[in-house]
Amino acid sequence: MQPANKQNIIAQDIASKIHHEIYAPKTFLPSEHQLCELYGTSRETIRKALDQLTELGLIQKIKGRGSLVLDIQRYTFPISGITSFKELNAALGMHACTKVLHLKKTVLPPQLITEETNKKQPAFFVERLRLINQQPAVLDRDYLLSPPVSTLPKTAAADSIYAYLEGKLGLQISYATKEITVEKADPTVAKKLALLADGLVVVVRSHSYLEDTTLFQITASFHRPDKFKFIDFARRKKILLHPTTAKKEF
Amino acid sequence: MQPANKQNIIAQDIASKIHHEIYAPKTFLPSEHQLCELYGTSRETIRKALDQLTELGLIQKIKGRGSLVLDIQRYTFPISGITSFKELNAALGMHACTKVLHLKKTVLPPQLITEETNKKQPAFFVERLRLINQQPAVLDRDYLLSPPVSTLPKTAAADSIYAYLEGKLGLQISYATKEITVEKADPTVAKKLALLADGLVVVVRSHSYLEDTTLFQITASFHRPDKFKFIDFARRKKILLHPTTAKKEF
DNA sequence: TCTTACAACTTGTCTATACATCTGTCAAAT
DNA sequence: ATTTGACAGATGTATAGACAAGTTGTAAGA
Repeated sequence: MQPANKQNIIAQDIASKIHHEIYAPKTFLPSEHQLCELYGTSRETIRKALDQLTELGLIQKIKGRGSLVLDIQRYTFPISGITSFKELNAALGMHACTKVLHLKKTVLPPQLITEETNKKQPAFFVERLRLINQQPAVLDRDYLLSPPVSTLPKTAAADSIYAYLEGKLGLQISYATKEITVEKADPTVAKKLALLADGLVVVVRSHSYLEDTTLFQITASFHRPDKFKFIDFARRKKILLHPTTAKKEF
Repeated sequence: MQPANKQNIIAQDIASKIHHEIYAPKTFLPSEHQLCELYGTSRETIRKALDQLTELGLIQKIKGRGSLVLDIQRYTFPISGITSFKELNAALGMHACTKVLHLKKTVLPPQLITEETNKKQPAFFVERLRLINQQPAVLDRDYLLSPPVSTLPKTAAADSIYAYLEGKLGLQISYATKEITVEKADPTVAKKLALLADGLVVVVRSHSYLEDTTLFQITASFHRPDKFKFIDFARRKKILLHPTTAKKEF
């Protein structure tokens, strides 16, 4: 799935050791020089591996001292900048299941047509209901653009669409934009999520792209407010994008 | 504020040129070799600058072709992994103001005491109401831990606390964890935000840390649901943190 | 005409080295 | 007892070079 170069292998290995508390929170990793000898690589390669862990929030580098293992795994672990169910984190191993309500080949509806899609863009439409402890928690409505998504069997939709796209179709998923809002639930959505009429629902809209910047997925995810939780780890960015703008904190 | 090393200057410069469409969306940046000559640096330095832009979502690197300028600035620009007002983006230059409701030195309330704080942790408590077009939009309740925050004048609270901490006190803000949920509004919150009784409110709780991993701020931010919007750009992470866990998409 | 092979260019990865800067320690000087 | 300074060890930054691997256009070949 991911290129098996040295820096990734090292990052994966250290991440795993942090996860298993071989490197415990609030302790320092071996120094970069020691890691060089440990893995038999140059210092830059070690540093690129550590950069990945820093970005993920697993460690914090402190100049002159070392790389400190952070104690925020409970926050950052199951996710990585994604929306998830409230219980999905705590409830690893809980009874969660996915019910595929619809799956058909169609074209993108007019309101989703933009300059980055064709006029009559073919797509697979998938509607899925996520249940946790038999309770409806999330309703996903996905359009998977075709091309690049050539086929989409129902079994893949019930399991993990991403695993299918990456594993079977060999697509390389790269990045996504997400937008979270709270809106009044549409009656069809309210019914499927067992919400009160006129109830509020959390909506996560996202566009997902491949490595060659091809748009391949447009999703709206409707979450029951009481089941919704979004966890994020953010580093303060150095680049000022709007120097003239009143800076928002973080 | 940020170290003025070559890679940051170059990243800042290219980001600025992208912003002003000197490098337009859907076009390629000059090649790394050309950028080397342009800035008179080595290729690794250029690459580290480009890595920053990649992480921010300004460009996408494509092997064998070049660095493509992405067309998602409208999404990613005013933010960078932060929560913001719904209008704050569109409403740059709109009439937004901050009213400081409270500012006092106190100790951290019991429910916020954790193993990473002292038992009787002194802190500044600040309560601020953010108004947009004279409408209450967000209520912020901040505890700024003292130490490391030695002083906090009211003028700083009305302006930007972060600018004060970084500029005047010389603190180096590094990272934060955030958690977004939707909850029933407490009566005191509902009143200040002019919500319906028993209405829902979006709550963003965050812990913010300095570069030496000192916790310095605990915040709860209450957003009117109809004014709330969170925008995010996320890259697919390579590191598998829970290999045994059902992978969540992204 | 079509296909293949290659050259030129791109980014990706890794190495080795050098020097700057910060932290902590410890010994010497005050 | 306190301060100062030297030093070792840590991360931060920059450089130069080498080779791998992907993309594109072109020229040679069938």
